[in-house]
Amino acid sequence: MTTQYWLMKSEPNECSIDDALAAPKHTVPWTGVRNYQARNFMRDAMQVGDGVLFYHSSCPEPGIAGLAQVASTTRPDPTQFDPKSPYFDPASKPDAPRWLLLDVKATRKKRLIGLPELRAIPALADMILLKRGNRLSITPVSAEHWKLITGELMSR
DNA sequence: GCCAACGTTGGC
DNA sequence: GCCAACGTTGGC
Repeated sequence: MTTQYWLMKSEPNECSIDDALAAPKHTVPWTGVRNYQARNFMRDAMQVGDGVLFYHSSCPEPGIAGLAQVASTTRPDPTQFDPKSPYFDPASKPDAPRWLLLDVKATRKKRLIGLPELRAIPALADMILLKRGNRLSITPVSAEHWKLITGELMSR
């Protein structure tokens, strides 16, 4: 399969692009996905080497903060079994893990492309991120959108 | 802190 | 299988 592209949301007070770049091998386990659609993207579609737009959410300046790559296939997310974790899921059993994660390798921090800026670009109007009511933490990004964002927009 | 939008749960 | 109630997300 050819390279695909994704947008992954992270709360910067939990893991910002700087945090990811400071991690060993610039790589972090993407814990805390608790949505079946997002899980299924990781499990069924995402492949090592796929491009990732690293998005900061739930923060003063939400927007695309940098670039990353999918760096592993999926494995069970250990936080689902940890009663002390905010991501604990008492309904998930170790012999049938419900939630998965994969590794994400940060490659570059970029100037922040904020939500208002993204919304102002007509060619991006059909990005899933920008659709009304969207809450998905992992969304596919078309090759056209990837090219526009990582090329022209990021070099502005 | 508010609240719109959406996903999940559980009674029936 | 329906759907009301509830919980969560995430921008503002």
